[in-house]
Amino acid sequence: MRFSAAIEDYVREIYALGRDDEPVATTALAERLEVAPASVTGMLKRLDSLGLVEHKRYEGVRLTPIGRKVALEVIRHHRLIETYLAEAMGVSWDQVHDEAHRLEHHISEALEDRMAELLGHPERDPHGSPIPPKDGDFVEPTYRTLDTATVGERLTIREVPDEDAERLRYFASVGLTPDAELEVLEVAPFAGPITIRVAGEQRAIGREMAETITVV
Amino acid sequence: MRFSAAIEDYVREIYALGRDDEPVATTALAERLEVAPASVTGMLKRLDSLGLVEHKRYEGVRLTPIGRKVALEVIRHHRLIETYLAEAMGVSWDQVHDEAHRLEHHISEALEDRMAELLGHPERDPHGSPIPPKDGDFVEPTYRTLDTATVGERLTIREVPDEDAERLRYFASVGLTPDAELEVLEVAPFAGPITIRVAGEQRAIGREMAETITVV
DNA sequence: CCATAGTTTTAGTCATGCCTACAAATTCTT
DNA sequence: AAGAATTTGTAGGCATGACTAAAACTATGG
Repeated sequence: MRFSAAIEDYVREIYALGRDDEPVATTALAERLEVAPASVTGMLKRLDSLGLVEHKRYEGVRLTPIGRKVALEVIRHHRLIETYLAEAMGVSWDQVHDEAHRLEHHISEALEDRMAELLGHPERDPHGSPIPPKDGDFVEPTYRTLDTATVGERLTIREVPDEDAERLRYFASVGLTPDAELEVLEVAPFAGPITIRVAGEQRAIGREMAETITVV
Repeated sequence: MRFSAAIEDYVREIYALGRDDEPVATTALAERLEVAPASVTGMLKRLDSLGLVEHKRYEGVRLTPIGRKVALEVIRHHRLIETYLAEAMGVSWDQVHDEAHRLEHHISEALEDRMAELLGHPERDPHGSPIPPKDGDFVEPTYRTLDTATVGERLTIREVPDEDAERLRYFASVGLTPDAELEVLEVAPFAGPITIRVAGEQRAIGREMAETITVV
């Protein structure tokens, strides 16, 4: 079944926000999608009638198994396209997100398969996020985030967030890329910065930014 | 300036149908776009107010210079994507049209440039059609069609139509591809078939099909 | 238990892009 | 030149997906 780009975006965000198995709030969705809350309510009604979500008035929304499947397909499209753009076309990693976001809704299954084949069926995208397999069963692993680190730990970066191009250019410039290894030198109190050594250099990372980086 | 997919499709078809510098009829557009004539009238009003076309009631429609520029951009997108899919990704030539048609409206200028670069700035797409250059000036050459051939001529195929996948598979199977050379063996009267030798084999081509193949 | 803050839904509007039904204009035929 | 046939336009509708304004609900503190 094919859905509109808007529907696919809603379902993807509901999936992303509902990872903790809690129902997703209308306002949270509205913020992430940058639309008015009233618009979200309207769309949730449609999604419900399409069988993609279960929406209980004033309580929030949850994906149905079908909605979950659609979400994973969209995410697979997105991450495969990002990977293809970066690996096969040499597009820099701070630009692939926007491009993938536009193309993901309009690529055929056949072309997606071809891309996966050409890439050797990659398991992670340029930002370290896992690419869901074509058949349904997939549990997105959840990792610690860098802000939970304690002094002396040696960690490996798993994922960095892919949405913000400027932030990605910064990450690249200081060597904060997936699989990079780092050592925690100092953790300032009161939600202060975390000082790490990465690629031989010492860097101070703000707490908020550290929360967006997952490590293992 | 970015326009909607629908607008880009209209402008492209107006360009294609208006190649002879005649104004384009509403009904002709409706047929090509597979929408109702009344829908075309409505859209032509919008295109006119956007400055893309000049629409005179009951007389037809013509692209403005801006409309022409938009049309050429869309065609460039389409043909570059087709070429990329075929050359770089190994997608068979009967499938590239549909895929390109969906993607052409959602690709960024930057990615288009990257594709052109990776392909070495190709001049023709897999079906032999010229790819308009990035800057405006471009006069699409018009060639003879195969149905004008006379017995004994030796011709080279320029372009085959890209829309119909089944027809393309047939063309490929008998060696009717761009730059293929052929010899005209017989031209049956009363709009009958044309018999040619191509790739060492003798083939009879219906007149209607011959009209869609350009040669030089 | 009630006032209030914050969240969510309802109601009404708008633009896009398509449709059908029918009316008007133009062109073709005789 | 009149009537027929074709083309084109107008009017009114519908689905999608967004908006604002205002009402309704939930949660919380006093």
